[in-house]
Amino acid sequence: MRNSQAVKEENRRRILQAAAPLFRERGVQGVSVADVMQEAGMTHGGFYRHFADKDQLVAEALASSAEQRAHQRHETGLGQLAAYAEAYLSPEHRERRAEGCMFAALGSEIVRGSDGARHAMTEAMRKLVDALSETAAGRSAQERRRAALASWSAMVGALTLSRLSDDPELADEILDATLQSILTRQVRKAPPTGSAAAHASSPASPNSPR
Amino acid sequence: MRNSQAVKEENRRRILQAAAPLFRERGVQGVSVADVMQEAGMTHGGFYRHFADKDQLVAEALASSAEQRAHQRHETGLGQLAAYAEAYLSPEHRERRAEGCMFAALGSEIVRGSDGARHAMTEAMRKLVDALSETAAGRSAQERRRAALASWSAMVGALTLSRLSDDPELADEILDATLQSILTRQVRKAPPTGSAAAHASSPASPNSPR
DNA sequence: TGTACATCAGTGAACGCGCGTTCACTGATGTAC
DNA sequence: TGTACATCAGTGAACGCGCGTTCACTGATGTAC
Repeated sequence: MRNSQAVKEENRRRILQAAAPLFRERGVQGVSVADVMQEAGMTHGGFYRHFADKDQLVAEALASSAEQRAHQRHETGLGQLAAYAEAYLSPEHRERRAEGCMFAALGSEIVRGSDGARHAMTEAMRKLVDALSETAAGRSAQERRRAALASWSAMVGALTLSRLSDDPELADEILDATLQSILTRQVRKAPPTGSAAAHASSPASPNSPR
Repeated sequence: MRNSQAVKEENRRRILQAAAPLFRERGVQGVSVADVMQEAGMTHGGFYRHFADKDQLVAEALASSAEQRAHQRHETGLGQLAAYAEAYLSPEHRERRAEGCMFAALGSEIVRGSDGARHAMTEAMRKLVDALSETAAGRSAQERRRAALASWSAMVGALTLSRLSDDPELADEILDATLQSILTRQVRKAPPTGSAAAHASSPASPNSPR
């Protein structure tokens, strides 16, 4: 039962689409090739017509998922650092691992992963930091870039730690403190556009913005 | 060849001591029970005289390792937030995963781990945040706690991302930007003790302190 | 204090399972004429 | 446009390996008398 080339290409895309959320939800090592193929509506045997091995799937799934996110960010205006931080450091994002940030979901696992996976993550990182740098607060491009790097690192760390905590109160504290810290810094220095700061109406308030 | 109770207890300690660095270096899933037992100088069969299963080993190894670190911090003065951040966000710490922070090394993996492992991490987190809160900058205890939470989240995120990057330049940028951001905040608000701020001689400098 | 016996810490072989990967097979697709 | 044949996408069984865990065994240790 050979399929046409168009169907094959479509199936490949389905495999990649199925893989990324599974990896984020259960980890790369927690998801088998058979799991991914089943989620894509096929059996595991055909996998190797598309990919040389699991490592290649991981690298391509991460890269393709990151590319889609970049497009979404561009369209929904979540490239704005303050708005991005608010969405990122929300309990909703914490709860929805499968649809969430791949750095928080897979960071420490991919550090020990294949070169391809690390490279895909690095390139995604680069693009995201570049995008956030444009709306970060700071007088020079270098200052904005440093603010974007520091703020984003804080987001990834806070989300990971918030998910790790089995105490819901501490988990919320982590998100709140980090969001407040980022918003405060964003507002103190004049951002290049006014729209980002508009989200942080009272950044010094001890209550977390939701 | 039964061993005495004293030897048994000593062996148990050796197993825990061997496990923690291995887990940090290669991940929990990347280390087998046999690996740990070999590192401790025994064969794998005796493992179950000490632990019910691998999950229990993981939880206990993380808890015991965290406790040791807490003692070290207390003695070396690394409970000071600024000094802690400088050591934490150094290339040396990035390179030495086995001896480094367990949150950066295992964070995203333990999120999906056993309840025991998550609980051990949570308790370690709580103690570390409490310690850092004492020397964080801020006018009130709440402000200092929020500063400690935000700064520490940033450290964990930055170290993870720095390790993830296959581009050494980007990896260094992440550490530098995050360290500068933390030190700046520490100095802007007067810290409760002068010793912590003394480390940040010129926090606004674009060069990273080493 | 000495003796007899039960206990049990550690050994190393073995079990069972899941996973990544391979392979023979099928039949639709693409192509050469 | 039609026909004959080679290709190859996907199937599902099978392979081989590593891992967590179990188990029979050994002999030193602890204990009851």
